[in-house]
Amino acid sequence: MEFLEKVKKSQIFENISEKDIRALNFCFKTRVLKINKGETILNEGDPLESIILVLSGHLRSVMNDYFGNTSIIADHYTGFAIGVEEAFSGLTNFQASLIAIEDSELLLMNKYRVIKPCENMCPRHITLQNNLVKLISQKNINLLEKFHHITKHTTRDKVLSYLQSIKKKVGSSYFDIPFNRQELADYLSVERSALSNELSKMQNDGLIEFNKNHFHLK
Amino acid sequence: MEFLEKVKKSQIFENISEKDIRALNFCFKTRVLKINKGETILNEGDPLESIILVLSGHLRSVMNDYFGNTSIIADHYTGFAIGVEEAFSGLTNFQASLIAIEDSELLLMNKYRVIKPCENMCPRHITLQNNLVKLISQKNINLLEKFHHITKHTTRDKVLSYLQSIKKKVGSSYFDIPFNRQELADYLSVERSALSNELSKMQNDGLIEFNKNHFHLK
DNA sequence: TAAATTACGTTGTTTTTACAACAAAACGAG
DNA sequence: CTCGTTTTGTTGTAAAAACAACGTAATTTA
Repeated sequence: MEFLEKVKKSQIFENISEKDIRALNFCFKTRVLKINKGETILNEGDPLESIILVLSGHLRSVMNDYFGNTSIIADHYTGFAIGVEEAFSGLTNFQASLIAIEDSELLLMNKYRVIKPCENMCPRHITLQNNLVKLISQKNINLLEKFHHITKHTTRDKVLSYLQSIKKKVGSSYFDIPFNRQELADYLSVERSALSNELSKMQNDGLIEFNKNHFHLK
Repeated sequence: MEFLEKVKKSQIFENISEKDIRALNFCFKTRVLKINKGETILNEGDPLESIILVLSGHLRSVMNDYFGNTSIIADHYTGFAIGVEEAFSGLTNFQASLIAIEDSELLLMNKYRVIKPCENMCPRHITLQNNLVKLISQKNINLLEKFHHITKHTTRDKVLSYLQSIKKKVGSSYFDIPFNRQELADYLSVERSALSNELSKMQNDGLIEFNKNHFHLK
């Protein structure tokens, strides 16, 4: 189990001993999957029998409309879990498309084993359950934060809302954002050139300064 | 405890005996709060020490921007719980404003008692934890569904995406929607008159028929 | 029932966005 | 370094949305 170290560091196995993790891994029938950058792991509406733990790399949930517009829903980095909400709410199909932004290693767990723990509620299962609640809660908060941005009616307001949230998170007026232009446009559900245009106007108006992914919000 | 019947029917106390509910209610230091239609229970950013269970009535989470535009995030009906994600993710402030759409009765529970159950993990706490995971998961799925609608780039696409989801849920081309025009506009993050206008165009184009809240999606 | 209020559709104007097309800059692979 | 590819900014035009204003219908309340 070379991946055990990675599993130990993940949020959902926090406070669970190595011995118990081994036991749970057996119980959950886990298996490791390696995927390459650019690959699609799931398409919108695909059935999902597993809960996916990101051992390394970078995945992304996106939604596409029939004109090819992409919307970035969330990014999943090392230690994050995917498909937990679907598993617990009884939804059999994944709501978005799941793609690999970087080469990644995934740990797949049988979702039925995770949501229906063994009869004798052992402490490790309880701890896991606890970790899962926290994880889903966090995901929920992240989604809510995104609502703050994309419910705004103009591109400028969306951008300002987004940049202000990063500024607050980082604690400085100077920061890098984790998206390139196209990705930021997809995250805020606007058109790329319109976004570039608006960013330039905002710079002319003295609201911001930027260079590539580095921003200064005044 | 006249409200016990209502508590018993709520999702988060599912599969918990009346006796255990009484015990939990004591443990959680619950109290009942009655509020009138139109009242604001929480403003965006307010600290929230409680988990709120809707015993009766109808609440709504909204976000407002500085120009007074309102965005409807989610509706909370009888049996639903509010503030669970914030409690479990350690967020001390509520992300949205919480308003009463109808006269409502709320059960307030001390959030620390809920998230940090007594040392000896009694079965009722475990069941509650289980119910909470399901609840948050469901909320999460609901938010994701809303993303399908509001990430679309035009009002028409937003409306179609929304109506199709209702149609699918109801299982019929004829259905009522739970919003008036202003509310639908706020839910989809568009302007009311622009929405009315687009609905008329869609009717002229033969895509839909509607009368007040009753729609026929062809 | 009358009066007031709210909800809805409509229209015209202004602002904003999407879309397409292109040029410059940055980046990467050979 | 060079060539090809990707990213970004820019511009013009067409489409769409926001906004304001108003008339009418529906609903509420006195």
